[in-house]
Amino acid sequence: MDAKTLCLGALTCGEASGYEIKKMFEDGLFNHFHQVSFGSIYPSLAKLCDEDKISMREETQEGRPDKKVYSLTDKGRQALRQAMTKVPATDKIRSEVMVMFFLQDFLEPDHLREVFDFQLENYRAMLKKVDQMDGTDVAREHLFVRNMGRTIYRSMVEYMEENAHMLLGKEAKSLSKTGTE
Amino acid sequence: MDAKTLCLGALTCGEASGYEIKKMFEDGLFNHFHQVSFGSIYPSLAKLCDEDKISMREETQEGRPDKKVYSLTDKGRQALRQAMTKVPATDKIRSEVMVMFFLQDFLEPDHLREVFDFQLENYRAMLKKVDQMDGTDVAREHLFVRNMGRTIYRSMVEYMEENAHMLLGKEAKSLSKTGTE
DNA sequence: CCGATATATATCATTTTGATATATGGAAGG
DNA sequence: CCTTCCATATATCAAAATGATATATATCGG
Repeated sequence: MDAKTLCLGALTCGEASGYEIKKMFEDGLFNHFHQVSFGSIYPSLAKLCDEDKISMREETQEGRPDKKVYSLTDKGRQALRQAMTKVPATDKIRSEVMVMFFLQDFLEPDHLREVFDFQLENYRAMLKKVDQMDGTDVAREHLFVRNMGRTIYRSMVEYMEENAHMLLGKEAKSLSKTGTE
Repeated sequence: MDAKTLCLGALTCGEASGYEIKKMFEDGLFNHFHQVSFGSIYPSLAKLCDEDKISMREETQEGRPDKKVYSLTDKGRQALRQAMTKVPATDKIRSEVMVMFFLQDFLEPDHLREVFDFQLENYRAMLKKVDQMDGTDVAREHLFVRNMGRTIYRSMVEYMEENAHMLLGKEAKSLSKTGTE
């Protein structure tokens, strides 16, 4: 799925700037199911504008830089519908932390624990974030994905809490559990 | 984490060819926690050889093409240890299927069901694969990662089976459930 | 007043992907 | 028997994406 399609997809939620689209992928509605970088977003938006798949409006703001607000056109909606007819690629995960766990014997014990805590804290934060955008502000059609994210994060937190001892030794469990509340 | 580090990491499990390293990331020990393509692997192996971090031995085979078998050197093990001191990047997921579920209103209902079945079947296959490489052939230091993978796949299959109706309508649940056994 | 952080856009070298080429042998199928 | 497909195996490369950096403004804390 190319960056252009992802931008079109993000704009189905309403008009947005490039910066706001990035935020959607970071901690907004897409919530970590896909990534795009600024280096992809800005050129994509320019190209989509050329192709009349989105329209642009410049918004002058006080106290912060002006922004370019983009919105889907009918042609863009049609292009998105077309892109959605494809067979999706299989999921791709890139987890450096998992690679490090896999190669645990090549890490200093202290660093392994740091990495473990970093990851667990990360999952807890994500879970919290998903839980917070509750009820009313999540559209009906996004609930399935939202809850799926919640399920992943919850089972990861549970797994890591229950199996910390496998990586860090027996006394580690109680330590990592203290961070729960 | 660059392709060179990933190749070094793969070779900690024993000598392997570029082709075999690819397979490790596809359905072997790394089991979908990270990806690398041939386009990254072969140049990486060449560079690592230049740097004396791995050594190469050509193996002539009958009935199939010759292969170049690589193994870690002490210098390579040291380089890997060095790479492991870094702070890992946060996990990155790229799921086209999740994007499609998110944009469900832009898919034909039949195609949405196809994509759903494709994904559920995928997760079931992965779960089966992880379950099959059981006990003896998984090293102690890889169990944590193996079981974490199992946990993810299991909760994803469960979630999708239980919530199929959210995406596909009420009568869909029984249909997707028939594929379980 | 200085540094850090957030908003906002843009560019670009480096890396990665995904496709393709090449080659061999076995299995399936017509 | 012949063709097509698949698995093994290496290699290359155009196109795409990333990650870093530059630029600019405003706020907040120390």
